[in-house]
This record gives sequence, C-alpha cells and structure tokens, in this order.
Amino acid sequence: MEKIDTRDRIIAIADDLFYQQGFEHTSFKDIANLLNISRGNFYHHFKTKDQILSGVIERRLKKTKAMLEEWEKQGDTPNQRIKCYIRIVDANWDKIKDFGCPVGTLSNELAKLNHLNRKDATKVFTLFREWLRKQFTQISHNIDADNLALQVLSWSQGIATMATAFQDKSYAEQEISKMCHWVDTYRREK
Amino acid sequence: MEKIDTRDRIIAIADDLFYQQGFEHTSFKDIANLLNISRGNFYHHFKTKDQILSGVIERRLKKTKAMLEEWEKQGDTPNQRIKCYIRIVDANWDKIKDFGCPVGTLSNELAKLNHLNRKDATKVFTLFREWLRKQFTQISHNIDADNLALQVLSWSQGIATMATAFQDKSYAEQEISKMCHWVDTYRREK
DNA sequence: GTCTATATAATGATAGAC
DNA sequence: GTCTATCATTATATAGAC
Repeated sequence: MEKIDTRDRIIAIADDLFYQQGFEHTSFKDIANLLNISRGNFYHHFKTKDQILSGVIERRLKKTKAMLEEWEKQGDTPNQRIKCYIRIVDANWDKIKDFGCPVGTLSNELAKLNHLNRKDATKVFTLFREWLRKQFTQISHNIDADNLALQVLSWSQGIATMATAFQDKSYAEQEISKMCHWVDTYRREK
Repeated sequence: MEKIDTRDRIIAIADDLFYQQGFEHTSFKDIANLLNISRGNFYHHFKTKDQILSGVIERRLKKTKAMLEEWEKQGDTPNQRIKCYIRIVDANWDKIKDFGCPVGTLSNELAKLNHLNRKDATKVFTLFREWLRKQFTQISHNIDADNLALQVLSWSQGIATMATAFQDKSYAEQEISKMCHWVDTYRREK
C-alpha cells in the first residue's frame, strides 16, 4: 500500500477540477498536466470521461459519508450536529465564493447536460438530506423532519449561490447565524 | 422593420441554449442548426463567442428591466409586487426543474470558467436586488431593505436548486407560499 | 448579408511499443 | 502500467466567392 494508486490520483485531481472548472470544461489534458502522466495512460484506468465522473461522484459519496459520521461524533445533541452542516458554508467560504457549492453546482451542470450521471450526483444531496432528517427526528417525532432537512439544504444552497454572485461574506455569516438560531427553536422533548 | 434582424435571432436562440445546455456546451453549430443559417454567417455579426454571451446578457438585462416595469404596474402594493418575483419559480417550474434558474446557473458557470463576463452576469441579479430593495423601502424605512432583498433572492435560489435536484413541485409550492406569508409580516406604516 | 471552403487547435479515444 | 504516436471529431475562427 506504499504506492499511491494512479486511478485514485486521477479521481482526486478530477474531483478538484470538476469542482473548480466544471465537469465539461475539464479536459484529460488538464488532469494529466497536474499529475505528470500522459493522456494515453488514462485509458488504462478509465474507458471514457464519464467513467471518471462516476468515480468522482463515488468518491464524493464516500467522503460525505465519512464527514457525516465524523459529525455524529463531534456533536453531542442533534441540534449541534445539524449546526455542523450549517457551518460548512462558512468553513469553505474561500472556495464557495469562487466556485459555488460542489454539490449544487454539479447537480445543475449535469442537469443542463442531461447527463446520464445526473441522478448519481443527486445522491450526494440525498445523503445530506437523510442525515439531516435523522437529526431532526432525534429532536422530535412531532415535526416533519424530511421537510426541515430540505429547508436546511435549500437555505444553504441559496447562501452559496449568493456567495458566488456577490461574494459578501458578512451576509453569509449573518444568514448562517440566523439558521443556527432557527435550528434551536426546535428543542428535544424531555 | 418587417425583416427580423439575424443578429437578434442569433442572440434569442443563444439565450435559450445557454440556459438549457450551458454557455460552454452550446456551439455555433447548435445555434446555426436551429436558425438554418451557416456557421460562417456568425462572424459577420459577432467576432467571438464571448461577444454572443455579452449580447445574451444584454438581452437578459433588457428583458428583466421590462419585466420589473411590468410588475410595477401589476402590483398595487409593494407586498404584491414582491410576490410577483416570488412566484416566478412556480410560473417557470417546468424549465427550472430541468435547467435551474437562468440567473443563478449562469452566474455559477461563469464563476467556474473565471470568465470575463462574470460580473456582467451578476448584473441581472443586481437588477432584481435593487428592485426588491426599492419595494421593501416602500413598505417601511425602518427595515434593512437591501438585506431583505438579498434574502428573497437567496431563498428563491435555494428553492430553484432543490427543484433541479429533486424535482419536488409540492415542496417548491410550499416554500413559495411560506415566502409570500413571510413578506406580509412586513406591513406598510399608516 | 449569406454562403462555401478552409485553417487551426483542442477534444475524447485507440493502437501498439516498451 | 506507462508511454508515444495517431485517429476521428468537433470547436472557434478566417478568407473569399456570390
């Protein structure tokens, strides 16, 4: 396991570039240059560019699952855990202001391309959605947890899009603190 | 004025295609096929593809201004006028669920491309923002009208992104009605 | 103003040597 | 597993006839 697998390195670089440049705008040449490998080498690991996309989405699903598990450990209460999600816009501000949310922007790009992997990209959203739903359920069984999960996703996506358009960090911070306060209006029953 | 200008026809088709396929994914060939003109003909009207983008953004700015003026006539109160904006997600649902919001998705695409016209695309957002700010100011001078304008934009963008990802119309309708109700918590002083 | 023909560069993808 | 050709296609863009 000492040697880093080329396939994994391709996917890791493609993940970054698909996020920062968009899927379609990223060429094999871009990835090859950053990895110092030849373009022909790609086709030993992937038959098509779409397969790289599949690999990238798979990687994002794995990373997201790992992050959600980490948040389970970090937050003692469901409210705290939900706030872990809310704060990622602030934590990743520098990237979001330039490239948007990686989940939302890929979803939008693949929608326009009518791409076969569109539904797969949505799965990343679904991971967050179900995790958030689970947290809200732990707060109370008398609330529409799935609906609240969607609201958190939606709110965050709005902030991310505004961030990319206007790059106003103070507005984002304000909205994030409002969201955190809003979450705490839902309290666990004793 | 009987003859429709080819330049205008190019921009109108490009406007649609940039929205539905993305700017970069749309080729001259795509536009030419729909217009039944030759590719070479383009360069009589535009020197580069970027100039078509500029033309499209200019067109969108004009159309947006016209729409905002129309809403000024339609709504008797600032609250009603703001709701004209809020309802466009519902009115354009069929397109938004497939292609997202034309303003937000172009803003995001040009951000990733680090495109020279990125700031111009943001101007469409700014038109809505300033118009909404004006409406909120008419409701009351004791509120942060610009901040509320941003909130309306942000909220709508979140709904649009969720629409493209999950295509759940009932959720969108619910959020829209919540927004309308929220707007009416701000009332004009007598 | 519109067309055909063409230049040029880049793309995704393949074949085969090492 | 990686490389160097190379192919076929597509893209933006140009030149010049009509």
